[in-house]
Amino acid sequence: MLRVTQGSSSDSAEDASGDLNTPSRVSSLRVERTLRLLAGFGALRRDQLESFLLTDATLTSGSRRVVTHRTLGELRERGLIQEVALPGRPSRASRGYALTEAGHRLYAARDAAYPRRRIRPAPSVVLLDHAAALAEIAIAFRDAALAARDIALLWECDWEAVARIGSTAAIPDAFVTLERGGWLARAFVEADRSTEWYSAFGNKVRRYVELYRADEWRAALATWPLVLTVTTSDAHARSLARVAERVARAEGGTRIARAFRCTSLDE
DNA sequence: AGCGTAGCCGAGACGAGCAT
DNA sequence: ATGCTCGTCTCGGCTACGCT
Repeated sequence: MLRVTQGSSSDSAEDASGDLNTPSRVSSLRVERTLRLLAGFGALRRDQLESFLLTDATLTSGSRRVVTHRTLGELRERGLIQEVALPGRPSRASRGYALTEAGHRLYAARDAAYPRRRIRPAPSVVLLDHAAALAEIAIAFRDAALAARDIALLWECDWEAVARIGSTAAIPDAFVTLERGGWLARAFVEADRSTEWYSAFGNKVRRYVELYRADEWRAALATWPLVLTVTTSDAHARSLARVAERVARAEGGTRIARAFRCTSLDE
């Protein structure tokens, strides 16, 4: 989904092919990447998409905007994406983009692991808000890895994470792998918009404990990853941390309780 | 409430670079 | 020479915001 390799700032190259290889006035690679990003995150704002697509491009801000817009226009012309209104701020900046049903189907045709439940005409408001938040977290990880220069980052979306751990006991929003000089860190990532009841968050913690106990993850992961919940404020992060600690300790013991970490994007 | 200003967005025009 | 792709510049429309 998103990759930063050590010593470089470019994302992994992906071959453009199939239906997206028809002649167009924009790079088919960017069209392909946009389709994949929208499939992975569910929806993105234009500025987020621009950040993903043009990580290392030495373009002026105006050119980046135009290039991104052309890519979106290309996909819109083909009926693969739709404009959606992101909840919260009633302004032009709150516009987002998501796949249409045709876009979902095209992507599903080239990624066998893509969940069929994702194929729907329009995303829900809750999904859109959550998608934008998750993209912010991914961009923060990406920027931190680029700034460090010696950190390799691999960001996998939810269905990629499920495929990796071989269980649906808990479905993380994303799975992130960080590598620096032989040191490896992995984490399940959960995006929290401070709209979730603590009881619902507690249930989520229980599902992770259940996943931990089921042992299926051991085939793919030598050690249990962190479970990192990223929320909107430090105060809410502290509250969630208390809930996670209490629930995980009660249901799974001290060892698993230590794996739960909560933070905010401000940190 | 009405007005002016700043900033953002989408779109079109244009030119540079490249392949044929 | 021609056509194509891509980056830059610019303009009109729109919204947010501050001031009166």
